[in-house]
Amino acid sequence: MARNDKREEIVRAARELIAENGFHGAPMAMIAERAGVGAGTIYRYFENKDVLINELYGGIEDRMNQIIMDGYSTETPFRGRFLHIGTGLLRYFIEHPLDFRYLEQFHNSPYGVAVRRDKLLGNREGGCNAFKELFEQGMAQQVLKNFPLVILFDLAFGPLVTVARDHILGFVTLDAAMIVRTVEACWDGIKR
Amino acid sequence: MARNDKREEIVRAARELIAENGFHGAPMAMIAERAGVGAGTIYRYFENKDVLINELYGGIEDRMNQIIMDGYSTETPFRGRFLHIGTGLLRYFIEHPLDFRYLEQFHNSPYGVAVRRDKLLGNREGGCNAFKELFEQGMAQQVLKNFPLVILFDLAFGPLVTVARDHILGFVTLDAAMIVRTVEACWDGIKR
DNA sequence: CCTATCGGAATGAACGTTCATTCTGTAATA
DNA sequence: TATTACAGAATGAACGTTCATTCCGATAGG
Repeated sequence: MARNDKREEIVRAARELIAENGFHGAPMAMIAERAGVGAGTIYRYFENKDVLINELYGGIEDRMNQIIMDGYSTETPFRGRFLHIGTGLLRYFIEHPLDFRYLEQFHNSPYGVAVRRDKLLGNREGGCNAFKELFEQGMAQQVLKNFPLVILFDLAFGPLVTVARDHILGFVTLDAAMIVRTVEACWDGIKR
Repeated sequence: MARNDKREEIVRAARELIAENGFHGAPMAMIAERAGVGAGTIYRYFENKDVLINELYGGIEDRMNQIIMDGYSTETPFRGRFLHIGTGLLRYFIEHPLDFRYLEQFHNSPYGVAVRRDKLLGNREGGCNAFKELFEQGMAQQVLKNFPLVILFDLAFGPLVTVARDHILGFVTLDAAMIVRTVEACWDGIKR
């Protein structure tokens, strides 16, 4: 196996296992086994488990942002822009349940809280600058309800995350139409 | 210390530690220490850690439902009823951050998913029968958007949970007025 | 009223297991 | 041959749980 293949296999195995079983259900030995490498080999590519976990997160975030932002134009009216981002996000979650599960694990852990804090304080480049811009402009132009930015985020994306989770857990099944209707409902929540 | 005091101390310590550090940051030895009892003593009151965790959850849920449902009347119009429940929930979260953190830990774990599944399948009495009734009636009377019940729940309460988390993490500060406005926005999301 | 006996509550050291990480000998590569 | 990469055994820390022992209040006997 080539050097890069090995690294990739480790990443893949770790992502799968953590998404399926959580951080504590994914011991390094198990990751190594699924990746088809020795336990010690992982440490040739990642300093320790924390580094591996954080790097995984970054990779998922990057890919997600790229897909969501594809075709996004600041020329579109607010509602259309919001629907673009919202449906893109929800679709991504549903089409990549492993990534979604991983992100949930990550956000509900000290790792994730730290990242979020950094983002809010501006110490870290957020992939969601587009949202921020959208919301700030929307409020300024009285299209959106006047709320602290954080609350607007929560109103808009809180339901999407929850809905995605329920879909992935099998509590409900979302088709393309239902995705759109759900995001439209979120828009109703934030629009003036 | 009387027998009941000891049990109560164990419950208190476990709730605090799990809320603060998660299930894996709250070893039995640490719980025992904070409760001021021996490690083995816990096992005189709870068969094992799982039982302790589930019993804690039940207690929190019961107290929460009691507070939220206080003053609730099925005579009130839909919007008023929703605001009652929504603001009650959000207030409870904010006033009992430890409980909120505990519930989050719980729901993002196999324990919580199992409970949720039971509730949806009707195998378990949900304290949220009031919500269910409210939403079903609301849809039947065309006051609410027509969605699968689960999605309606998510649209309504997803943002509340997210907002509460951000408040507790210090990312935003909600006063009484903001709580009401936030729940009103959730209503806008689900109303026709 | 004092002391001996008793039973369950409480204890914390010890156990077996699991984990992240390190170490070591071997194989591949140059 | 010298160097690097590797696998997997070894390591030690941390965990949930157990269990032989201690503690303590109640009761009985003198």
